[in-house]
Amino acid sequence: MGITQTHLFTDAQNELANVAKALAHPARIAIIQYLIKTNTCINGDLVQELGLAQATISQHLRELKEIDIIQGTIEGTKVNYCINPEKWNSIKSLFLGLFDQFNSNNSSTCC
Amino acid sequence: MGITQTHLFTDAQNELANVAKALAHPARIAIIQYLIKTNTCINGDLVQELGLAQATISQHLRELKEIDIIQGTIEGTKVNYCINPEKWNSIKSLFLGLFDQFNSNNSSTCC
DNA sequence: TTTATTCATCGTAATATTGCAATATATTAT
DNA sequence: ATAATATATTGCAATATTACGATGAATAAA
Repeated sequence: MGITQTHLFTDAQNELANVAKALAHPARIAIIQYLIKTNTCINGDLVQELGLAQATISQHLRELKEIDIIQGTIEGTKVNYCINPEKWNSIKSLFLGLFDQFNSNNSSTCC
Repeated sequence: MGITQTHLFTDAQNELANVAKALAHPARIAIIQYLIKTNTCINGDLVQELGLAQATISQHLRELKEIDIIQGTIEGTKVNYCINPEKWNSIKSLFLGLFDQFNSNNSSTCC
């Protein structure tokens, strides 16, 4: 019926899926990489850089802010965005936790 | 207008977003983790394990197969699914490549 | 050949996402 | 107070995703 049955899964599975969803758009990857490169930037910079409309960039920023991987601080009429280092590391650990569950040396017993 | 503007982004950005999208559902995370635990399983096992309909599981398996993170080998009426170790490692590297772009020691210059 | 088993695909309904114009809000400059 | 600047929000259309029943295809067992 079109609605994800989150109750069937663990909190960890739902959280990992949620973070993956936030990364599941090239504009949001591009925003993150631009933030890494420039350390901080404003909405308008991203409109210039990516070529999407202001409203669209704002929406993508909101989704990234929602999982707390970026943060924004108001400065006059502008909002400076940057990576949230603590959350960045915790999300990194979340993915490493998944990737390290599989031992590729075991590949002999694969199908 | 509702269609992702992939032409605005690099191949690497589109690919990373694509892989993230495949991981962006708790059922697919659960399938991957079950495959890691059991090494190999069939569609029916996952129907039992996850409590989603057979057609739904089949669809999720297809999406995982599409990015090649799992593979299926036919055995009679059954299909044995397992992790693709090579692709697993390349996807792991893809994410590490993103996560290592950000140096969290630099957090002093954050916004 | 008939029946059972297993899985993929099709069709459909419900819901979510993407993108943008228009508008609202809030601060700064004149 | 007015105008300019920067961003968020709203509303809408197009598209994508999620979920499942029903059906089809392919193999195995009777």
